[in-house]
Amino acid sequence: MAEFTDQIRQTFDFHRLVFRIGELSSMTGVSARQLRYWEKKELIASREREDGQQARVYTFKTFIKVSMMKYFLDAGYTLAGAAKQAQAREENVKHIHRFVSTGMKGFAMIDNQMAINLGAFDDTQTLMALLPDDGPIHYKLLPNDEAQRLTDASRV
DNA sequence: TTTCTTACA
DNA sequence: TGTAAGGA
Repeated sequence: MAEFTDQIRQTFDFHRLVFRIGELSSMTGVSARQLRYWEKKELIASREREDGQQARVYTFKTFIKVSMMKYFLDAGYTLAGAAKQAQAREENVKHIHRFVSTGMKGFAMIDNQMAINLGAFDDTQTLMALLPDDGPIHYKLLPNDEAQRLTDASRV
């Protein structure tokens, strides 16, 4: 169980994932020149030197933003316009993430099936979503203490 | 090899 | 924005 949870956590742990300018460039189709220019314009806050080197490092978050800006740029927006649009979407992503992370209390294995703890159903019961390898998702109510015991306390 | 800054096209 | 120069 802990193994599975670790896998999930790693999958969602983008914080440690960083890119160099050449990598980000080929990933997004935005030239290194543009990336440096955008940075100077403060459209992307991606100057993060972790080590003593003077090479830029970009976070996954920046990758997302650059990708969005590229999208809007291709759609005909000006650079400033694209940045604004990307910023707006980024806010949405924050809200969605908050919603999801609030709703998901953790993972569990029930009857040998992957399950997600969706939180309190009422004062005594917790709602669990059971996800079989194949077939439809179904739900199950467990006493709070049992749900608590089965759930690996990890957050995404 | 890759990235950095500066400067010119 | 692309590209060249000259270092790191």
